[in-house]
Amino acid sequence: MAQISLTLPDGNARSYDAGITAGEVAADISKSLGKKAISATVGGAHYDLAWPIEADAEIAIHTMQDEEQANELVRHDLAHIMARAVQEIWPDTKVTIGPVIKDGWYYDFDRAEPFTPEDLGLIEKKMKEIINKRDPVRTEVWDRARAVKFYEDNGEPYKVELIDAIPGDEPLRMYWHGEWQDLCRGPHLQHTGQVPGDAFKLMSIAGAYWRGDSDRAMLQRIYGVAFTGKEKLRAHLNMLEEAAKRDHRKLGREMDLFHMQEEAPGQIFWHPNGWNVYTTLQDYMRRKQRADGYKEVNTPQVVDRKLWEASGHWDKYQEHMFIVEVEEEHAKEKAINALKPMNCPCHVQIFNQGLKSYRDLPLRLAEFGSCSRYEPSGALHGIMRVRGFTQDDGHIFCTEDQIEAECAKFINYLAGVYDDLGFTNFEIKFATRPEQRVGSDESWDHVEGALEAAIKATGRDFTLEPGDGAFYGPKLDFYLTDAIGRVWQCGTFQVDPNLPERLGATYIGEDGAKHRPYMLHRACLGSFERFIGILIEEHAGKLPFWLAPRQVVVASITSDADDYVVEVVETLKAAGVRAEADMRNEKINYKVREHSVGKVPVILAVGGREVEEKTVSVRRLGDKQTSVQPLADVANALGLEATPPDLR
RNA sequence: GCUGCUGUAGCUCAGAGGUAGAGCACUCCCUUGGUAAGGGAGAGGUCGAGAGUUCGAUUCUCUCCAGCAGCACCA
Repeated sequence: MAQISLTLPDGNARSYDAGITAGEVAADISKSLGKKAISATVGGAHYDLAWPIEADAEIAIHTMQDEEQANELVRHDLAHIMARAVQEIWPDTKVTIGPVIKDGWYYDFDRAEPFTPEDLGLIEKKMKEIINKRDPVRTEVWDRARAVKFYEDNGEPYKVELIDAIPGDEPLRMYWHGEWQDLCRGPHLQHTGQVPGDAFKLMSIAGAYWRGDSDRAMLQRIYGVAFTGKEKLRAHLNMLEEAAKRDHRKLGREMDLFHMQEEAPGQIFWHPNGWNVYTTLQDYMRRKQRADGYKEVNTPQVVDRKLWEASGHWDKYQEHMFIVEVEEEHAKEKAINALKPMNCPCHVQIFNQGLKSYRDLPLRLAEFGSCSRYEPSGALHGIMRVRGFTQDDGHIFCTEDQIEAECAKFINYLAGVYDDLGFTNFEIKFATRPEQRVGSDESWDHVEGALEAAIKATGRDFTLEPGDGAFYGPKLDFYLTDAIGRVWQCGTFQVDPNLPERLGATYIGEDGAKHRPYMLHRACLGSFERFIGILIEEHAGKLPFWLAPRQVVVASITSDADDYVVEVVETLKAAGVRAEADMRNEKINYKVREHSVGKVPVILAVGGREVEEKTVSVRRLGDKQTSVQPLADVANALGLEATPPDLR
């Protein structure tokens, strides 16, 4: 029997017969480790304790204390236990796949009857029974033909299809939790009783397409969350509750920012408070982009289909466009227009007016461009995914050699804006050439190289998304996260040689000949709507003072202070602060509560003492403490705070 | 768009085959109260829209619309 050498984390090497399992190694190290072991990392791979080890490797034995591995195993075993429970309760259910995801797992089932919320309780109960049985987990490696036969005989067509989709011809790993069987890569725990029975919860039922393909069957997906202990589960559920309080739809109502109604799905009625945030942000962006070398433009909303045909959008996105037909009495044919779904073709029209010289490049055009897209009904989400929105759009016309510098310039611009708005963490994804594309490999090499060099020059991390670029060029996407961890694309930077080509954009080069410019599509916030949604959730409604729609409420404690309240409000307004008076016949407690719920950052209470001393009692949102300060000082300080960061 | 769920007062929700209720918000009165809800009275609803079953529908059935969760989509 061949010998292999296994190196432990402490550097010690041990010699074993090839084919020994990690479970046996753990038991050999110590009896207690043998009992506590749940899995191992062998040569960098996560190993089941029952798998044989055939070659020299570094090995680390894991116990429930190793959060990462323990969570993976617990969640993965729960996926199997849940599938078993479902099939025990409803034997006609077909199983498909059940992977581990962030905080838990899901499993997709095919069953004629829909699962109900009450069913979740039944399934949970059955799962706990299975856990209490401490059924052994067993694994074997089968050849394909045997596995296919097995699933055909058991009436599990999805499993047969999965096997067909696994490339190559290697044998397959089979797992049993008790008598219940599943095709699975593993690893798993050793028996069902190792799963903490009080640290998981089934969360929701939803539809999901088989293999993520909308042309195929709709399955029923059950989501669960699981942790290694019940305290961690509780903390997670708590976090979700807190996150729900930050939902921009809820805060939008509480702060009286906007509303939506069914006559205009996916479009926003901005209330005075919300529009104040919007315009304050827009004014800020206008100054920022002007300072960064952009020229602001504005283009039409309703544009003849001819332009969309020329740009290629009519062909590809017609069903996502709002079509406007105009029938004029004397017209030979009725005009068919579309509300613009994007601004780029219009910007090319501006570029195309008059001859452009290489001396004009890079030409940076910016527009707060209102766009309308007929998004699928199921995609709509508060103000984050809407049908009517305004991009902080911009297009840079430049030469190939200017791309890298423009990209670096844009990333710095974006980082500065995000920083001012309270986001220091954002994710950059670099999407490169897809299979279906236009342009030469040489040109792709050059452009991708330019983007990569530009990001690297900023020293920021990025993740590579190979094949995710647009058909015409690579792109960078910038992502922010909402209250419950959903990730939203905000900024973008895309290199496009295609649209200038289609719409005939040219410039006169140094050589006197016409050349084709590159077009860089870029947006920093993405859309004001989505960005404000994220801003609300990120700050839990406590917007930075300069952005807060209602900055200060001056509240009287007794009506004797009313005149002074007016004086304080006027003083603050003169200092550039959005201040309002609250002289209602209500107790100060009541006023403080109401304006706190409304997320007003500063409440100034004034009563007899303040009138006497020309002071105000300052209370900041979220603080329990108040402090009495001279009015002049407070007006000064708040005036500064009310100034947008780029003007301080 | 797909699967499932939901739709009752401005908001949060209760209710039942015999034409509707609470709390908060709103209006008025009393109260002048020192930092997250003082007291009283009043007003407010085509029970998402349409059709069907029924003596009678807001309640049951169907269709549509919108919202929520997830999937698919996101130029």
